[in-house]
Amino acid sequence: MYNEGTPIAQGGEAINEAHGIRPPLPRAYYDRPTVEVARDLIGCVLAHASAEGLTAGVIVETEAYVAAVDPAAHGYGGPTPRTAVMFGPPGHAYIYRSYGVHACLNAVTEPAGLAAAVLIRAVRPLCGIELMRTRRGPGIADRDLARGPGRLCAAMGITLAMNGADLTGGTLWIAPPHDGSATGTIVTTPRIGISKAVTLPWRFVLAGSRYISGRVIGG
DNA sequence: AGGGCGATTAACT
DNA sequence: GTTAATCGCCCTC
Repeated sequence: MYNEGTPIAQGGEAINEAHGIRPPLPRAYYDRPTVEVARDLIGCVLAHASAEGLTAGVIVETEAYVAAVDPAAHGYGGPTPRTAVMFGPPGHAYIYRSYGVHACLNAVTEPAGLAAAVLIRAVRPLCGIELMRTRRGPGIADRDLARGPGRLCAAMGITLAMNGADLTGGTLWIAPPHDGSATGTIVTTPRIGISKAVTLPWRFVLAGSRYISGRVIGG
């Protein structure tokens, strides 16, 4: 049931079904400086076991947001009901509605009391590709299924109702890279789609990946 | 390939 | 009333 579609093999990688996905990263992983976590999450595997089936993908694009020093971050200027999860303990999902339309997923970082998180902006589909296509639309190319934070949540069935979910033990989790080896070169760029702190180099992408939002970088 | 624009909701000024 | 951590569609080059 979980083996829907053929996993995409790229660069010799091929992972099959849920068996290839490892247990969640521990809470201590997220209890670190946010920029460090954002960089380290490139190559890790985001997975969601829903009632409809399993979907998973390799994280290829992230951004760091640290409210204490970052006017572009939600939570800058103090907590609000929307951003409460960002001020909570690390290792939880902060999910917000973007432009009144899309859901976007963050992994909360740093100790409770500090509002910080990593926006997961894109994954390379790995498992449940046909389920992703069912959710996104029949004509969508594999490359476009989860390329962008809103598309990613749509493809993986991640909704606002899951805001606050524990990423270290549940149906939504992030696992270490499959083979533990280096995933490739990581490129640093300014963040996308913001109007404040526009030059801060806190976006991380996998060089050469065609599964990131925007143009392919390096490779 | 790349730019312009409407959609649609809630937080915030 | 305005803005927003976006996306898909339509247009022109």
